[in-house]
Amino acid sequence: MGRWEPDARARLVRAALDLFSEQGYENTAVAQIAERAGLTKSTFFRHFRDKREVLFGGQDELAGLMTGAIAATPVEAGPLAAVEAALVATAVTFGEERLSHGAQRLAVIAGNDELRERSALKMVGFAVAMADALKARGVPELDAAVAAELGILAFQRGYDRWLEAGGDFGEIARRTLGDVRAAVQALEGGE
Amino acid sequence: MGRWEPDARARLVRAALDLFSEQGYENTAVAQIAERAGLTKSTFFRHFRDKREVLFGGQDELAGLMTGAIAATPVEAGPLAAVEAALVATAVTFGEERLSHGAQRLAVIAGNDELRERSALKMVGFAVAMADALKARGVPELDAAVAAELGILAFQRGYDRWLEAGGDFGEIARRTLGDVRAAVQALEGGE
DNA sequence: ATGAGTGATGGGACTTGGTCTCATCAACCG
DNA sequence: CGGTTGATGAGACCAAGTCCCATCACTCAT
Repeated sequence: MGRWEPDARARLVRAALDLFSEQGYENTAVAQIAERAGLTKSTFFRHFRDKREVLFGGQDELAGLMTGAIAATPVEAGPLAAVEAALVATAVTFGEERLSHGAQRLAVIAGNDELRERSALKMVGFAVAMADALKARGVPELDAAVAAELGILAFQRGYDRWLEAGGDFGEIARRTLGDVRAAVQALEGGE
Repeated sequence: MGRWEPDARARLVRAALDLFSEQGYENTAVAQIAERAGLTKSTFFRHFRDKREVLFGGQDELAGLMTGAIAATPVEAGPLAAVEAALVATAVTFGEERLSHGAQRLAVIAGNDELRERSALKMVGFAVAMADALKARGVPELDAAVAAELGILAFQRGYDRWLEAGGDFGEIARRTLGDVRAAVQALEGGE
């Protein structure tokens, strides 16, 4: 496998993130990102499906961790326990370097509709993956969908908390899912 | 307000839907849609922000109906009752002509990633709108988010049911939300 | 009526995202 | 040392989306 400067992909991500922060997403051309990374437009699109995707790498890996954890949880534990295991399983990818870039990345996404759109699709993807994994364990369809949706809600809020405070993502996710479950109880109890 | 052939916007929607069904979304150029509608590319983009949006018109109106219904529900009724009112309130827009085009529209969306993306964003928009309306009534933040998310889940599933079976959308939505609530109970009860 | 104003449309130049094809060049292998 | 492989460069090409200006239909005041 021939290679000149290593980590072309990582260099593209870094260049994109910096340029987006400096000048905004829409004011940055793909050719410019490639240039800063010492590459060309052709190479950019060989590494990423489109301009948005440079900010969403590694999300397939997350989905795999989630479904793997659900499959590995004993069936007796119940759907929400499996979902909790799924969230905790993703913690291995939440290291120091992700923490430092995460806030920058989230700010860029928040400022652009195209990116919020892509983000929403990724979350739907997670929810579908978890729901499918639950159904494979015999969880009824609707129950699986509800559990997965609550899990994604906790995942997103846990991620926000983690970006602000740092620490162990697994622990934060567990606690946030607990908060969500408490909110569900409050909803049904209060009527 | 000068006008030649009336309903330019509606003609564009119809032309787009037909062409997307015939040849697929990605094989259809905006110029082609405009041509079939007796208009030009310029005019298309004057009516729709982008190519995707031609399939998602009127969704702002839906959000308005939802938030209006939530605001009009007595606070004592509780968040989920308000969400139910929000779903029922959208029923006024689910008439015969929407039923006939709905399945066609949904098939087109399902077959294309860009469109699934846009759809996901619209659903997030509904959820945020409902959650904000609930918070304005004093519902705690997380409770509002959970209630809104469950409502959107019911809305989507109810919409699918309605497309298959027809009938009164309000009634279907009410029933579907009931199913979701039962699933929530099963999740928490079964552990 | 007639002419000015208004709002919707046409038309075309232009930028950029994204695809495709072909040439190139570094490393590896026999 | 020559051939293969895999990543890259280069450039043509198409369609989405923006911009600007001309035009045409309709309205309204004089």
